Amino acid sequence: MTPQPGSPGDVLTLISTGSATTRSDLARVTGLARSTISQRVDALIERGLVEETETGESTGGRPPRQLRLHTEEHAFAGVDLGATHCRVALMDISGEILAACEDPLLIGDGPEEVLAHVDRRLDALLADAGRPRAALRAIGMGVPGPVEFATGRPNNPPIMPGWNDYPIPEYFDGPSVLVDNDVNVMALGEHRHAFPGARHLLFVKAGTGIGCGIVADGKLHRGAQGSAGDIGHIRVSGHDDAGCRCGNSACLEAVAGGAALARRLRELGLAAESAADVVALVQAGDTQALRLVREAGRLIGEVLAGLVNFFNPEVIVIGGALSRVHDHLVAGVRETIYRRSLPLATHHLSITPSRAGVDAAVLGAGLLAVEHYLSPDNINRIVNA
Amino acid sequence: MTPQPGSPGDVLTLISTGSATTRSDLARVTGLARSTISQRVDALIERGLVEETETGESTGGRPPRQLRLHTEEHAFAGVDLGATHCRVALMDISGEILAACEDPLLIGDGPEEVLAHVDRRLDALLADAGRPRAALRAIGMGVPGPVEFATGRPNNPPIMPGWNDYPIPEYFDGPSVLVDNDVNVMALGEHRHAFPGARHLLFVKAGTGIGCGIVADGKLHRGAQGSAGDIGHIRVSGHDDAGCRCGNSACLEAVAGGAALARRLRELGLAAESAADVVALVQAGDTQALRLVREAGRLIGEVLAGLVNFFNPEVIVIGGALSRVHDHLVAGVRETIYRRSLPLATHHLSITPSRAGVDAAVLGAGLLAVEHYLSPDNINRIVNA
DNA sequence: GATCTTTGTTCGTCGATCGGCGAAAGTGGC
DNA sequence: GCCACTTTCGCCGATCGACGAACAAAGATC
Repeated sequence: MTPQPGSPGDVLTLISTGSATTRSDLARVTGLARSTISQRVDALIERGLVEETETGESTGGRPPRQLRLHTEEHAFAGVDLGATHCRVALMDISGEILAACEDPLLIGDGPEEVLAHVDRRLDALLADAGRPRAALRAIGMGVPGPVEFATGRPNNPPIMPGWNDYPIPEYFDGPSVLVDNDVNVMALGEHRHAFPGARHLLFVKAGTGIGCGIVADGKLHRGAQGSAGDIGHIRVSGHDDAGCRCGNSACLEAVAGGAALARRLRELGLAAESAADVVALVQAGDTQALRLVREAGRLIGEVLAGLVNFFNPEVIVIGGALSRVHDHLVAGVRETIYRRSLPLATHHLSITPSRAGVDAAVLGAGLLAVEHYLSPDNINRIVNA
Repeated sequence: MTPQPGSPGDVLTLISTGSATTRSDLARVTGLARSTISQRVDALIERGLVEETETGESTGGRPPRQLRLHTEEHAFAGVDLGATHCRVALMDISGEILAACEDPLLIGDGPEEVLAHVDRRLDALLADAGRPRAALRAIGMGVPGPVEFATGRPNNPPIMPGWNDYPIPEYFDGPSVLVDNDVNVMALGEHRHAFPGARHLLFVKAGTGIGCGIVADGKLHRGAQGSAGDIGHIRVSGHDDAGCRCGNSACLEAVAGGAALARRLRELGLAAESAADVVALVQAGDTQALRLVREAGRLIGEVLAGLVNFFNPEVIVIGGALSRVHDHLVAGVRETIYRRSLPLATHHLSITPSRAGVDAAVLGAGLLAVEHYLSPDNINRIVNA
């Protein structure tokens, strides 16, 4: 008896990851008897977790019946709360987005108001997708500040007044609610969507501020206090005159964040209030703005060069508002990383702009919910109930 | 049936970690029937993996028979290869060191000669401990350079001429051999010995060069190419004139490594060739040397401050040759980290000198071997054989 | 259309686990 | 000192679940 990979939850994991799509596949992969697999699959079908599709290709004998996740009956939500927007997506159990919406919304309005808005949007999206509220199994949410993941409570978030220690999961009645930092869920979304095979990945969000989500060994690394990835206040060389809101100087965010770039453009006499304005100027062909973005890429690259040596990831993804001009930003990042990091660490490293784009956060948040629901422990609990 | 934590390997894990020390404990923790537990334990005793000790304290009824790892019959080795030394320790299955030795040895003599030396020392230590060679189940080894852990082959190590791609495990016939970077095994040793409860730990080795071992979620993080933790070539501010052997300038190692400190002391007219000489000068009360060490601590702290924001560890351990003057080094490190890192990340962070000292590497290497042997998969294989 | 191959189900067998029972080995009250 | 009580632990019949052989299904091959 080897370490038995045979519980219903494990079987479902194999189906959901596509490692095995038929009963015989499952028998081969798990080493269990075909009859045992049939029994497990029957239980999963009975619970509405798996469905049979058309029979597949024959390989010389009876064609197998394909199995896949039963995508009706269940629904999951991914919520992306930003400082000034709220994006909500409804997805099925396979991670496919069924419907999504985005509205301007001030996080500073406080949890009651913001979560009520989310709740209304969830109802609307569920109606669009033709699923009852009861089908909603779990909600994943990314918020712009540090969170104690285990409890879903924001931990002294600087830009979320009124949210400190607010127990977000308790607001929703029924589904499991998982709350994490927005950069973490973006990293997860990008990993699952574009680089599912990568073991170690960094996702850098360059917007008003600068943050980083860490996927280590395929899982999110949140750190001891859930504050891992906060690279915006790492010191960069040669900018000791640049003061930062954190009280120190020469922080990455203070020289390469969207707010800092806008400020420097204003000093040059241009109209720029936010990261979006900087992007607009670059897209309009302004050479000053372009130069600043490229220089910001180099500065971000300087910090990342150190982190590449330290963490040795396989992939670095650049996302966030500034990445809309990613050609210039990523060029600066690449330039510095390849110059300053060790060859062994950069040899198989790819550095790319985000592929999931604006959906990265809702996708990652939703997948956090789906993966929680599909975890072997949870499935075994459901099947044995 | 919940995710069954019931295989013999799992039972042994509970015994070895001290989570359960009696049969009834095991039944309570695993949820298995007492009779099943007895059967598992009998199998483990029969294989010589577990032994019964004196009966324990009664809690009002029949006193339980204590169980623990059977420390005779098995032996494990931890090998610490440095540039100029070789330390070997023999330990039992509980991680207790039975015997140890250290000799000067040049790694540059090449694998055949060095490993032959290790082999002779192993025989001597086994004889000391009164155990037959056949009792040696596994060997862990730390080497001063990057290693492909899965195969045990050094990967272009700069200071190990003749070792590139040499398949170290094949040299030893019989026991499993696990080879890793020396800093990684030191991190593991320190974690298991002094901070077994910490989830995330960084071990910094400050010697001739500067490296870092990473324990993430209780396990070593090696990175995509096994080069994670190479912090010696991260850039520090304000030292652009300091050239480094890697071809860049302002590398941490080039300004705060033992070799760099020795060079700067020579420029001041003092006799210092190595990190050990720097330590000797500090211990002799030389104020110039002391000032340099403290400044080195600040520079290391600057790099670590960034890594604390990024990785958010619970513990940072400072080890290596320079840590013999750890009062001064650690003071510099603390000073900068608490100034430059985010409060949330430093609030529960402890920064301490190494507690395992010179044994950190052999301890970690040996534990790598023991933990490999005690892994549930391996134990199940042994019991079912 | 007969045979072969592969898939999936049914059902009897067998091994492993469970849990009750009783013996062992202590504690504590009287 | 004796007896009731508690807890540990081995034994053994009852039960549960996985296995695999036999069979049915469904298409490929000739």
